[in-house]
Amino acid sequence: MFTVGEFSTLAQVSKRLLRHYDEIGLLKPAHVDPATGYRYYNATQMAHMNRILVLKELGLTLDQIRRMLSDCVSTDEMQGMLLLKKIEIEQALLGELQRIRKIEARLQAIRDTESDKPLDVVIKQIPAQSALSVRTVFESFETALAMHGIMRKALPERTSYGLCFTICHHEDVVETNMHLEIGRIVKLNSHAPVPLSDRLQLTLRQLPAVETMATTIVTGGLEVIHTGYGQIGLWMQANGYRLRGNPREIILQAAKSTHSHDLITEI
Amino acid sequence: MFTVGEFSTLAQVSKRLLRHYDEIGLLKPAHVDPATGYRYYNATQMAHMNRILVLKELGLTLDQIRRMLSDCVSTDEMQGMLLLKKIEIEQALLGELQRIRKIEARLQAIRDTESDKPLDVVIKQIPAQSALSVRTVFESFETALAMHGIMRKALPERTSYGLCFTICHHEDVVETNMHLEIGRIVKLNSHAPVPLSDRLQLTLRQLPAVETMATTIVTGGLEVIHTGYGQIGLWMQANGYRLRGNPREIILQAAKSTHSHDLITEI
DNA sequence: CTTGAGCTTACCGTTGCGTCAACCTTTAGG
DNA sequence: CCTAAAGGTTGACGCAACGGTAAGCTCAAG
Repeated sequence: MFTVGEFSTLAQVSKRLLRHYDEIGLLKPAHVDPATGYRYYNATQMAHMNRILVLKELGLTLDQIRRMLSDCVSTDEMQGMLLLKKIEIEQALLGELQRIRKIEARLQAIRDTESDKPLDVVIKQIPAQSALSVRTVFESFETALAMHGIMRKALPERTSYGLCFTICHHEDVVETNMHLEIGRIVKLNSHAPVPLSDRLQLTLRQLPAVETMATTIVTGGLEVIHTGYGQIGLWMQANGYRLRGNPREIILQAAKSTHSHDLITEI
Repeated sequence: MFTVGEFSTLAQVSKRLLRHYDEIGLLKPAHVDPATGYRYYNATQMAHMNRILVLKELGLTLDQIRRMLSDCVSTDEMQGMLLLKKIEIEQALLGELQRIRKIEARLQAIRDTESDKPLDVVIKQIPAQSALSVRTVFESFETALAMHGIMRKALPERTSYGLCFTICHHEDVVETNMHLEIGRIVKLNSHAPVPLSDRLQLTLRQLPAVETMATTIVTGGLEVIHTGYGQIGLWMQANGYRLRGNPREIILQAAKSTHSHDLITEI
């Protein structure tokens, strides 16, 4: 019989760990003096301890180890658990590889954009949303921006009206004749059309959900929005994504003076 | 300005996370109503949040992220931290690879030793120890075992006398003419020689420390000890270790009837 | 008998939030 | 105007696997 100290030096583990394993029922001492509470271990516990240490090294949690040891699991179950664990570790491994690639991409981005901080691209899931929107062709960015102002005035200030957005429906990058959809997210499920001019009116429609949307935030006027697109393009290239669906711009903070606004660009 | 709920849906994070980041000072809301305690975020915080999310994906801890954002760290420092992180992840990755190999080895071991449970081999560091020992040549395992009994009788029962051990000094695997050292670990630094017979006596010596020792536990009589050696051999082969130094056997539980005892075998 | 080493219980800290619980505020609708 | 529902707030506990520390009890040697 060994005391905790002896056992811990023999097994090369801390006494604290032995007490912990006793507490959680993973390795209970062979005998506990009821008067003093002293723990005493015997030689067979040493073998038990070794098994625990080995399984721990394999990456199993203490809970899994306890189940493997307490229930007399068959070798088949044992193999199943180990195979499962192996797959789990392989997944984690792939994740680490991803992270390394991302770090390298970020380092490269820092080197590229020396003074400027790199834009942060994050992927999100966008649920389906209701929106009041109008879809037409614009001559320039400025007219599109003006349409935002018109729309904002046409709708009263209500909490049920959310953020304003722009969706690009044109295929190529163009500077004129842009096929855009401009609108505002609403929380309601029904809404009468809102006239904006003699030709145009906002109508309710469902924005489809997007399972994977790369987003970044651009701060500044119209002239810097394209840098956001550029960043997202680079990011997609670096991380192996492809374009699928229409880019969206959501205006988080409206322009104070027909200039300088922050927006999220989503693709 | 957005409330926590709005901000959380926009950023695709939980409200709890926002509160947490506020608590730890990682992302404080732009404004907190002093009367109600309500938090309000603005659009620039959204950019801040995105940066946090990106750095989190890179594997940085929240503490590291806070330091990166609060202190206006230079791009050089930033790069340094990222490089450090990358190395760290690479280390972890190697560890995972090791684990996968170990799991595979274990699976193989299970398949090999169908009914029997595989022996658990763990690596330990052994510190230098004092020991009373005698070194000589034995004809058989039985005579060596008898020597253990003689030694045990020659020494009084004291707590300063520790476990009994055997060190194999012969080079090859032999069944006779074994060059063994038999002794007992002691906690003292000085001890007079103890005569065992007219020819032999126990003398104090230092057992050198071993930085890497593969150990396993064998339960049973003399006839199964060699299986332990076999297991350790297989294990070394599977995990890429090489023999360096003399094998040691430490008797954790003495034989009750000149048979059936548990021992740790160390190499 | 004393003294020091060794043992005990018990509680806090770590990391990054998820999950209640109890209790206020705001907003929309009747 | 009132009320209910939705949304906000501050705690507090829990998770995994122990490390570290403090106050107090036991044991073995001199």
